[in-house]
Amino acid sequence: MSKNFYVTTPIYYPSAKPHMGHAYSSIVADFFARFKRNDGFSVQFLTGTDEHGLKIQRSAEKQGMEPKEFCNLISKTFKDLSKTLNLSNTDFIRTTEDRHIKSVQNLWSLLEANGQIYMSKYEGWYSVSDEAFYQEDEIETKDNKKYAISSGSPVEWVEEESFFFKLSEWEKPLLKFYEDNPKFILPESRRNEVISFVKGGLKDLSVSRKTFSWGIKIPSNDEHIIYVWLDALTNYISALNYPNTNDDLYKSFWPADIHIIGKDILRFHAVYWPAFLMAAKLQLPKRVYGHGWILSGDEKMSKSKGNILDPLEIIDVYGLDTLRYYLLKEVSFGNDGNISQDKLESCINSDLANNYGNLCQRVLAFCEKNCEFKIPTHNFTEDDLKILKPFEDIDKLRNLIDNQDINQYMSFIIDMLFASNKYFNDQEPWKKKNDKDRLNTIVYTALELIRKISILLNPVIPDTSLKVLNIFDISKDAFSLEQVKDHNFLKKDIVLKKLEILFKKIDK
RNA sequence: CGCGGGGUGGAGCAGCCUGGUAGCUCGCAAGGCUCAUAACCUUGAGGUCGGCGGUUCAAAUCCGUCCCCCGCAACCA
Repeated sequence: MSKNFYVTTPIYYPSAKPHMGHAYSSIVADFFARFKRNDGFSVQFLTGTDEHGLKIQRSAEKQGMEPKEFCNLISKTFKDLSKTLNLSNTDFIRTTEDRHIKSVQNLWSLLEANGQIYMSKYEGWYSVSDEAFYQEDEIETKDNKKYAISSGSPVEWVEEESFFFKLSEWEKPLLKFYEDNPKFILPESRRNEVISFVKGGLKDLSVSRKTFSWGIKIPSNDEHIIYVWLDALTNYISALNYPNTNDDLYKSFWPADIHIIGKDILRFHAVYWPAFLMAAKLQLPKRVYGHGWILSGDEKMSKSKGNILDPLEIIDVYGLDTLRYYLLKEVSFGNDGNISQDKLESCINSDLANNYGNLCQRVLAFCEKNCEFKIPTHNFTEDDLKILKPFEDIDKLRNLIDNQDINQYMSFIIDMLFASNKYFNDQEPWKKKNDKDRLNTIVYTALELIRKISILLNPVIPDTSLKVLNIFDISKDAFSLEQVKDHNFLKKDIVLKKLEILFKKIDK
């Protein structure tokens, strides 16, 4: 059985600086990558930047820079973000890299050779300021001039020579593919959306532009550059050394296990991307997960509302792990979620400080005073085995993760945290000072609980969980999900290490 | 008839697909414990599950209809 796992984030369009949405996609993808790695998988985890297109070209011009120079600059802020978020990505791709350009041109030639591309004319009402084409019914006439109804901006009739991709031919095959692979698009509500979109009919897709130059040239015609989405989507295989399909990376990791994306770019990933791949006779990714948006309070974050929460600022004030924990636990994965300082603070206080942090603290302090700060002996009773039992079924957890049920996974952990605190409370080791054997066993069990929970929390809060595992002298690559099952993992007499306060409570 | 998401105790959410005692976290009240970051544990108060109608022995859950909120409307996670 192949123990390989390939997860991707979208490649980010660096026309503006990173925001919470970027952070969210990345953190979620990182969570899956880390979980799988802890479970013994060889993991390929890709993120990067999407650097072509008119917007970039213009932003660069505004700054008086060459596009490439401009991209170097902005791409770096995204690379920095992945460090700040403690992403465990194995690669960072830029669409301006040679390996990608080569890959896209190759895919293009393949599509052309397969008769999937033809030359025609793109025509329609075009708004320069919106950078968008409008249908006849989307424009209105005022004073003999045409305007887009939605934006009110003036439109002009534009005819442009363009290459088209025969997307319409793939309508039926796509529908069949969705049918045969009911979990290709998740969550289900998004899948329904896509299916009804495709059933509504697909038109051939314009896949080249000649009005601007910042992009990848079509091998057979250097007047045209390749449509940004055909360019961008290909990154997922460029990073595996496509077009060399005999390459080890490609053979091991394609098709991808999951593309993590935001719901706004679902169509490109769930319709165009599979169509391109089918047309090129390449394998399709196994899953596309379109998550929701992170709202600020109840509103969409926007500059005009001034309610933007900058991930970097939050991390600066509250720390990274708290943000990671919040986003993974508090947001119902697949739906829109929201974040506010107030909610983040209560989450830190109740879940992280009072529940997890305090559990570690009370058990260790007790162990220090009563067991010389060493792993004590143990002799389990029914009570102990009962509290440990839920950790035996890690297949259940694997299953949750394979279905991207992050929230159930988190609630298992939280249930166990409550149960552990209750266990320590109910066993009252402080009243067992004359029964050393029992006292030791209670402490041992509590330490085991902390160890198990910390391993489960590792994909969520990697730094903090490592601090805790460290007290048992368990280091970065020295633990696995499998070890969660083992109730006798901790070896007697190992001297524990001091643990600082994990999460300070925030005064509100 | 544009598309989608949502309306569940004070707040935030789960449950709805596969009908059958309404669940979780926070907050609040009372009690317990004292190992711990005034943390932890127990109990309790608080909901006619947006309105109306239907199906059913039984509906938050299925069907119909209406009201309200929020996004999106092809290149912004």
